[in-house]
Amino acid sequence: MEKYFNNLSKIYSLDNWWPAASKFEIMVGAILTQNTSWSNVEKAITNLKKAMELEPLNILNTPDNLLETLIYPSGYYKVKTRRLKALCEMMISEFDGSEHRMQQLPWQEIRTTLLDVNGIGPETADDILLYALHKPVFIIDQYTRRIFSRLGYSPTYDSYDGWQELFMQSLPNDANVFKNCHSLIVHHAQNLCRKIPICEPCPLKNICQFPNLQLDN
DNA sequence: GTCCAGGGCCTAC
DNA sequence: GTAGGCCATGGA
Repeated sequence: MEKYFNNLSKIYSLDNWWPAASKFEIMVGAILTQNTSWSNVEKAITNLKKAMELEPLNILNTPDNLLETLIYPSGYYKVKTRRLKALCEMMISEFDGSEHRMQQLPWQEIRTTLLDVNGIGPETADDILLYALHKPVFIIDQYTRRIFSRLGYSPTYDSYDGWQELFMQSLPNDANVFKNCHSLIVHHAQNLCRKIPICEPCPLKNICQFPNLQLDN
């Protein structure tokens, strides 16, 4: 597994893969990017930052219809308005609106609190834990499952938690490693396997055993 | 016109 | 417990 990532890192240089000015901006992005391309999310975040300083209380104080207009480009704007406000309510009630206070707790505890928020599932919670709070948690997305099941990996349980356990037991317990590996997977899946369905020669050679990897289901 | 993206919830069986 | 429908814009 580590060799796979080493090879990926020789191909791609990832500089600031999740760009954001603050921890809270990453949390907002994690919700907005649900099943949505990042280019659309960027438009929504730009709108939000023009309209307000990005803080939980400011989002909560924004009328729903205005918030919907601001995040409109990211799609699902009604559900995401609800989800953003649910996140902000939790931030304020549990952590007094302070990401710093949130970060003090063990990640397992934060994860439970995040999963309690309507609209935050395991992937979004782990996005927040890893990228916003720098906690050593590996993010499992569809790309990861597809690529690694084709590479012959299979977790004990074919579930989010099963895949997560596999990666967290196989890689060094280090948030920077997890960030790099996750972003390399997504970058590879998007830029190479998707845009060039048949990559010849496959830049991963023997490591990536699927030179014609396509992101079919 | 079709496909799908840096998911998750709800409902029905 | 799980399969299927639903939420929605924008780029390829």
